[in-house]
Amino acid sequence: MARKQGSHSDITGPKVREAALRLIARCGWAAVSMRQLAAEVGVQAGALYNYTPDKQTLLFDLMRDHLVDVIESFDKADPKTDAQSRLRAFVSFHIRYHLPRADAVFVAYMELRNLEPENFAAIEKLRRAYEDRLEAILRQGEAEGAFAMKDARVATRAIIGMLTGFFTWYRQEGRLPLEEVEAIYWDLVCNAVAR
Amino acid sequence: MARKQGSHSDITGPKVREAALRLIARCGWAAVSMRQLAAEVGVQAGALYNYTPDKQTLLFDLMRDHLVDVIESFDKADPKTDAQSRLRAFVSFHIRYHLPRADAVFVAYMELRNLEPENFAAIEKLRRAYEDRLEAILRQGEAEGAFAMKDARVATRAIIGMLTGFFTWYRQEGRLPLEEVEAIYWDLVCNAVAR
DNA sequence: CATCTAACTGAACATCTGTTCATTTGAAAA
DNA sequence: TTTTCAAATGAACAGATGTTCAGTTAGATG
Repeated sequence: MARKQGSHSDITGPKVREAALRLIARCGWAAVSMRQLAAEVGVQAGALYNYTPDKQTLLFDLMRDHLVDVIESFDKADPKTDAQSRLRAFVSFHIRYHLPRADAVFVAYMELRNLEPENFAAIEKLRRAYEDRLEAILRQGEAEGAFAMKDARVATRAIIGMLTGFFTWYRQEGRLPLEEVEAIYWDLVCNAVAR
Repeated sequence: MARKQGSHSDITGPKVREAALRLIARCGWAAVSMRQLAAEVGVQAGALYNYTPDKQTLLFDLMRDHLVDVIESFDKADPKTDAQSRLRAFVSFHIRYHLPRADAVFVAYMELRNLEPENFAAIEKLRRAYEDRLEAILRQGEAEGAFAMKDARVATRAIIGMLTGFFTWYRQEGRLPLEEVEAIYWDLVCNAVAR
């Protein structure tokens, strides 16, 4: 039997990506076999090759699509006013955008070493582009006299690390509601760089 | 041929652990085969089973030994005086202790999902024990009136995340010497929690 | 209705996987 | 020198791996 009812490319394609994100985030790319992934989708392994040329490209596409989305979404969320407001927006965006995409965040951070060199370079470029947004905000803040720090580039990395670590421990059903955790992180970030 | 010249358990054992840390950090535990590891050590795959009962236990032992070392070493480095001095010592220790052990840090951080449940629980307990050291310092600082933050537990995680992110980008040959980067991080941490 | 073709199956491919174990080796102890 | 045995080898196991492809199916098209 082939092509079950309602099973088209438009349905199976997204299913493949979702299942891949879920499984790779949980088990790691190397530990997930194409047969496992196929079973999760509900097809045979061979059918996956209608949706990706190979396993490596599947990983790369997942990471690239995620990062491109992150950057585009932030550029829309960026108020582009004073540095303080922009930094506040960045912290809020980073937490709120990534939270419902925890699998993609996990994959994009943890699977870098499984990318072939040219794919790695492309992903690093995108990651750097996102970091550069934050760095630009910090530098604007320095210019405005609102922020003071020893080194904007290192501060950028420190803040990104701090915000990203968030996803390794936050659980919806935990002690604190999201609004509160967001406020706590904003407090820490703001104090760290404020003049 | 067996037992090459100068090849004893005391030599091969450490070699296995070093090679395992190096390979797992670079490629991921799931992606490293016992034959690859054996080749790196310079023995056949079967010989590895003189040093570990199985691949899973090898991973667990590497992570546990690392974390036990971290905790013991910090307890020695902790001045146990005022919170400000202790926090300064924590930041310095975290950066300086982990830097020459980048492979172990990477493995202990990235391979959690490849641990079987009971092993995972044991490692999480150790990680938590380390984080608790920092939390205790922050709470002492609050009690002394030296620090002020909205939530000590969240601040603990934020600071750990910030400091650990350091190892994902710092390179010995980079723009800034270690002393300077350490000072920058201290500045950020200190401002984030200072009253 | 018959036809077309995107989407899928299932078998096959060579190679790799973790682990076991009877066997061999050679440095140190007697 | 002979004995001993820790520390290796290398073959074998059953099953998994990514990927290919000729063949099958069923929904859309004419």
